[in-house]
This record gives sequence, structure tokens and C-alpha cells, in this order.
Amino acid sequence: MARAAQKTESGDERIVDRMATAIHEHRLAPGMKLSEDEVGEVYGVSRTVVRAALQKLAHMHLVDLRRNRGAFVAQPTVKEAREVFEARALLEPRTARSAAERMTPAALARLQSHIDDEHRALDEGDTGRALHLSGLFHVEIARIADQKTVEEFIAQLVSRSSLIIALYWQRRAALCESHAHHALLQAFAAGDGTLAEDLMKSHLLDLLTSLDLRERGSVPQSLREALSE
Amino acid sequence: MARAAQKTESGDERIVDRMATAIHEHRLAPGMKLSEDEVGEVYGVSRTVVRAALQKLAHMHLVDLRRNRGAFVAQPTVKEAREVFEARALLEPRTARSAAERMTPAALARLQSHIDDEHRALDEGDTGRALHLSGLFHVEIARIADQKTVEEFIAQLVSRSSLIIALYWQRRAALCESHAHHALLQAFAAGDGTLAEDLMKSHLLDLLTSLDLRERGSVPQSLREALSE
DNA sequence: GTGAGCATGATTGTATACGATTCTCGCTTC
DNA sequence: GAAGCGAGAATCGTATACAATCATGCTCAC
Repeated sequence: MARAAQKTESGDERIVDRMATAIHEHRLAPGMKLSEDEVGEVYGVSRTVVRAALQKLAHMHLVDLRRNRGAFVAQPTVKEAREVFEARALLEPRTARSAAERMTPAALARLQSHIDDEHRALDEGDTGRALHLSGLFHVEIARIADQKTVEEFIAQLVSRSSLIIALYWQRRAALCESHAHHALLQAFAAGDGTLAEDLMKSHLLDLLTSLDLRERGSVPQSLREALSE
Repeated sequence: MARAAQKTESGDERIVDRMATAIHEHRLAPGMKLSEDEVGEVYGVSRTVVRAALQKLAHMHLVDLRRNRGAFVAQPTVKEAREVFEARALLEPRTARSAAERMTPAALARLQSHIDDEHRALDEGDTGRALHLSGLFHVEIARIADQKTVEEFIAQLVSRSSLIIALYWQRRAALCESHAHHALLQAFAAGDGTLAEDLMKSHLLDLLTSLDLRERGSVPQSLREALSE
């Protein structure tokens, strides 16, 4: 997970990466059915490896595996959405502080390039990809903090945030995000851990308030789903 | 994960539970090879379901999956051990506070019964089982806090702590743990969130200092392993 | 016309089979 | 005698086949 591109990427890992990216970029919508045969045909592999990939995605809470029913792109509930951001609030601010204290010029450059990529994607109108890159910014911070364990948690939470945003986003201004990231970058450049921690805290709060988390569940895509739970 | 015993537990889940328990209770030692054929024979299932189970255990960092080499009970490094306890320090104190604020008589009783079970196991000399139950105490707190997302993370970290303790434990006095848990219980009973948070913080610190985390790797179990890395 | 019951098709769960990679161990060679 | 090498065995990775479960649409009774 989040490891540098390993040349011999075991079959299913390739599929996990591509499907995860598709979900992050909102090309696979929440609730969509992921038939094993269909996925296998797309990637030219058998159901065996598809099942392994789907299981890994299920562990990340990106897909929902229902016994004897199949795999579906996850549909986080309002409660789950809140919990994800509460968990992020516990983990990320302190991690940002650690990152600031361990910052190096090379790491700073990587963060800057993430922001640049994000802006470029935004200019090209590819908001899905911009969102994905925006998430990677957060994961990169955890990596710089040299906390692999926390990094994995954050990576998972960022992933799930993608789905949450797809379902509950209400505000148009995606620009504020870039501003927040830019401010963080400056704190990192200054090596100001306290500032970085505070900025991250308010950035997450800002993200949370930009969601419409009034109890209503998601807009059911079919009558069946509206009644099934 | 951590769900109430579902009657129709999909084949591999049964194996995951039993193997995880075996690892938690230190019946499966770190570094031990887990041959797919062998495991399948033990549980009377085919390699297909064994592979699924091993994959899930790998996601929890309880087993280490090496491509074309097989599955092994994980051997956390010193660095990993530190990271796990740092992550716990980020998550658990605040979660304990939440739990204290949401405490109910029924939840309090469940915690008490956990402690009782732990003492009983200790009296019977089953330190492995006592350790396992001691971990479940922490997970139960997260459940009471009604934070499923954080609960899953804590469950994983507690699991990994089991392996870490198996490798790096140096202090005999397992009793201090029970004392800490008892003190926590009283804070919960009083509904004192601040106290619970502080107690949890120092409890985790105490756990950490009871480990011998000087750089030395693990004691290799075979000459081969001593030389392989 | 409506609703229950059943048969059929589709999809997942599990087992088995085969090819690929790694490990073992005896043999050759220096 | 020790190091390098290669054939055989063991183990893993993937594909395929079959069994179990669920969804769909029909028939038929009311």
C-alpha cells in the first residue's frame, strides 16, 4: 500500500490500484455493482484474482462485500462519514506536526509538486483527478512524518473521504482546499510544527463543514435500495 | 471485524478468528511458517479459503505474506513496535474520554466482566488468554465510544501489540495492567472523561516502557533466518 | 387482477488442476 | 574439502470446474 511502484506487482495489486483510482476520481459511483466476471473480463484475469482484489478493496472500505450477493462500491452513511473525519482529526494534526519537524528540502519539493499537479488537473477540468491528488497530499505528509502505521490509516481514511465527498459534497469552491494546502506548505517550509498542526486541524474542520451531513442517507439509486435497509 | 458472532460465518472468517486468537494467545509464535496446505488440512478446507483468510490476516499485519514464499506469522520490528504504540497514543486516550461520556450501566458491566475473565485466566496460569482478554478491554472501550472506524484501527493495533509483547516483553509483573484497567473502570463509573483520558495515556506509556525496544531485531528462530536478512 | 409458489438463469462460494517460482540437496569440479 | 551448479521436490499463483445461493419471471390458483 502506497509503496513505490514495485516492478513485479502481483496481478491483483494492479487491479486494486486501478479500481481504487477509479473510485477516487469518481469514475466508479457509490453503489455501483462490481460483478466478478465483468471486472475479470475488463482486466483480462480470472475471477480468482478479481476476488482477491475486491477483498483488499473491501478491507479499505472502498467496496462493500455482501455474502452471495456480490461486490458494490461502498456507500458511506452519514454516521460513517462523521466517524471518518473524527478519526482524521485525531490522527492528522499531530502527524502534520511531526512532518514539520522532520521536513527536508526533498520532501518539501514533493509536496509542492503534488500541489502543482492538483492545480494542473483543475485547470484541465479534471476535478476527479484533482480531488485524488488533493488526498495524496495528506498521505504524503504522513509519509514524511515517517510513521508508516499511521500513514496506512490516513491513506484509508483519505480513500474513504473520496467516497464521502462524492456523496455529500455541497460546496462548489474547491479552491479553498488548495489555499489550505498552500498554507500548510508554508508552515512546513518554516518548520513550524505548531502552526502546521493548527492549520491541519482547521483544514479538516473546514472539509467537514463543507459536507451536507444532514440525516437522509444517500439518494437511493433504486427503489430496492431505498427499502433494503 | 469485531462483530457479534454471525451465525452464517463465511468459511474463511472462522479461520481468521481462530488463527488470530492463536496468535493473540501466543500459541503461534512470530516468524512461524503458515503453509497453505497445512492450514487447509487443519481446518478441513481448500487452499482457496485459506488464502482468503491469510490475506485478511495480512491486512491486519498479523501475518507477513511474501510473494512466492508463503505466509509467516509477522515479526514486528522495533520501529514498527514504536509506531504502533504512537498510533495508540493518538487514538485511545481521546476514545477513552468519549467512552466515559457515553458510559451506560450495561457497558460498565461488560468492562467489569472482561476484567473478571482476565483475572480468572491469570489464576489458571493461562497468561496467553489473559493477555488476549486484556487487549479486548481496550477494544471494548472503543466500541462503547460508538466509533466504529476508530474501533477497527484500535482492534488492529491491539492485535499487533500482542505480537510486539511476544517479542519484546521484558517485565514479569503483568499485574500492573490489571490495576490500570481497574483504575480506568472507576473513572468510567464516575463518568470522568478527563481522568479516563489521562489514565489511558499513562497506561499506554507504561505498556511501552515495559518493552525492551533496544535495536536488536528479534532472536532468529533458525540459522537460516539469522542470515536471510 | 393480484399474489403466492416454483422453475430457470445468473452470480457467488469452494474445490481442484496445472503452470511458475523457489527451495532442497546431492553432484561435479576446482 | 568447499563452492558452484542443476535436477527434483515442494509450494505458491492463477485458471477452470462444479456446487450452492440468490434473483427473475412465469404459471396458476383465488
